[in-house]
Amino acid sequence: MKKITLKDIAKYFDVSISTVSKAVNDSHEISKDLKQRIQEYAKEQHYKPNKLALNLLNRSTKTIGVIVPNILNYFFVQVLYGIEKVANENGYNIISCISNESYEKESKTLEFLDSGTVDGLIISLAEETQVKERVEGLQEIAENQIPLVLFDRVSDLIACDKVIVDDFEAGYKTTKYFFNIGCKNVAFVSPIGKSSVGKLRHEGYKKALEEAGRPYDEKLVVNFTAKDDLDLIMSFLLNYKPIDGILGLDEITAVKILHIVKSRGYNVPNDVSIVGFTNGQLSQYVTPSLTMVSQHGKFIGEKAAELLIKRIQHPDRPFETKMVKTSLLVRDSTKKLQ
Amino acid sequence: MKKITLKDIAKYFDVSISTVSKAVNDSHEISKDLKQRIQEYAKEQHYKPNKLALNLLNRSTKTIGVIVPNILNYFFVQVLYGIEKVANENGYNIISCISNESYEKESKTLEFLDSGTVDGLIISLAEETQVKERVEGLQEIAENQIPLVLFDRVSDLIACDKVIVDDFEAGYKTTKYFFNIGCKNVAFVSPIGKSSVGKLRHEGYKKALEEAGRPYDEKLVVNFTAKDDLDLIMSFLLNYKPIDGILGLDEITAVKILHIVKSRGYNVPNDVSIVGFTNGQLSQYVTPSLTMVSQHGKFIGEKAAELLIKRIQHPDRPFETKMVKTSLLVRDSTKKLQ
DNA sequence: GTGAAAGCGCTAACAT
DNA sequence: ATGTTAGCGCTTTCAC
Repeated sequence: MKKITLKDIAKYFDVSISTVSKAVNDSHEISKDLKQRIQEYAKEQHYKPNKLALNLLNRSTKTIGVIVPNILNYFFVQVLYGIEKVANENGYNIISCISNESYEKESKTLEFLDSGTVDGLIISLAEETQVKERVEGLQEIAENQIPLVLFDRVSDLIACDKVIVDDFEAGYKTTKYFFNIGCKNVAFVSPIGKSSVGKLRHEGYKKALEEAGRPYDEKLVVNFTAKDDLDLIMSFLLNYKPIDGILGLDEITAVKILHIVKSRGYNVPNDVSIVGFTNGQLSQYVTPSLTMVSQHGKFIGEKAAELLIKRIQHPDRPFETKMVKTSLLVRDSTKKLQ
Repeated sequence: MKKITLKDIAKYFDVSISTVSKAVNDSHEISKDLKQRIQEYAKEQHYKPNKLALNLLNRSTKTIGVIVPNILNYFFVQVLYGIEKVANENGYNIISCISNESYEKESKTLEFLDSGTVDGLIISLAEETQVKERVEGLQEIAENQIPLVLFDRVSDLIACDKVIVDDFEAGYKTTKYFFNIGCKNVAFVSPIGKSSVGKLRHEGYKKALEEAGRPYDEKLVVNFTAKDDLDLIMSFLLNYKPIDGILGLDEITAVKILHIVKSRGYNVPNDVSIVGFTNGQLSQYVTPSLTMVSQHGKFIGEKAAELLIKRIQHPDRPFETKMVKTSLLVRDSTKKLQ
């Protein structure tokens, strides 16, 4: 049961550890015969070099750590796929962790990953971290320790490579789209009101209103959290004004909104048009299928991994920020363009 | 930028490494004054003990590795949560990896996790691994190396602790339920036909047919893979016989089936009743909401983590297999019981 | 062809 | 109160 080491093998053959090391690594320095016997025995005993020792020796683990806030959000799953793809292509493994939007969980994970376990880090900030701007830990890491790439939920206070979505434009264009299809009262419903991403989309929403010469009505802007009763909130919203457009800031929110709106007797899209964010699995299979803003998660993941690997190889490059544009996938939850 | 070590600090203060070690660990052996100066300097320089070195020393990493086949399946996400909960409660971190149903990916991940990186492993087999019965690697690991718990997709060939779902009973009871609500022709649609889980449910399905005195019609049993066109397959199925009940073996399959059946003009549940597996996010928000078999993923995860931790502490306990029962969550995609 | 020694970063037992 | 030594498992000079 106990793991076998070079030392054990050396004792068994009554040779030195370094001889065994060379033998298992198939060095030409060792005689064919001894080499073969050692290799056979090693296989028999299931010898595996201890990675910990090797990593310590190489001061590298060929592993990159990833922290995402929420694995139930399909966007992050897509990003993960993208990261993994590029990482594997470059001989890196990834270890993915979930912060669950919690600052504490994020810090603990960071503590774990930092200090030798990984060669680099790719992170999207937990909402709590963004809200409280508690980024000292990450600043330190970025400045003094290991290569770091931030994506999607980033912070200006941290100097590092970043991959971000053009969320301002996304909010702006989507709102404009509502107007184009004839909507008058467009609500903005956000489960991530306090994250950078939510704020930027909100700014875009405001700009579109302004440009269209429509008043900004803060009652049409709803921020809610997991604890809130979305049903109740939507009820207020729908009774407040004849809403005919709703923008939901993630996929599950859009799906829930659709469900609630339908169950209150509205027709989607004739009475109310709905657009969500993230082109995931749910949105295509609900009825009607949802029009969504795709952030190209996989692409973002690929870019983030590329940036990180470049940084690992050239620690002194200037920092880069990559901006990724969104696309609107028009389906059946929005009225047709005339 | 370079990481600072005890050695560096020792040099700076012109003391020995062990003195520094004791100082940063707040040992009483060190004089107040020196201790304080060292600690200050360490903080200033962002000293962090190298985990690799510590783990090597302790021959333990307080980390457990998890490999799941598919992160898009909500069941596995739930299991992950359960594992993480118990792991954290016991001072363990988890690192979760995805095999993507591929044997090769699973092996590579295993290779990485094995050999010192984790103290134990929790795995649900990739379908390819189950189909081909390529479990030698895992056998070795279980027998000679690190504690292993298998869940859901297990193999009889591997001697270790296991947590399994009573899939036979689930298939049996669910099929019986279809009969109870008056269905005559119940189809069985599986994206995991070759996994142990799919097979057991299928056995249960057969037993229910038998008990009800109905003939087994293999044309009503459909196995498909990601490459197949489910639309086409369902089309054949629906034209073949007046199907009035469909059992889909995972959540996304059930949702897709619902979508296809509806779009062909059938009423759900009046014409066709549908039941799926896994109580996830999608099934409640489609229309009509889907009746689902819950496997209690989180509970399974908790049990798996408990078993693993017990095994780590007592390597010589006899192996255990925990069987978890499913429950049927009746919603609107099935006809009501009379 | 084989082995001794040093070292990766750290701790702990044992001097001094 | 501080330092020395040994060792975790491994590789890599450098001797022999």
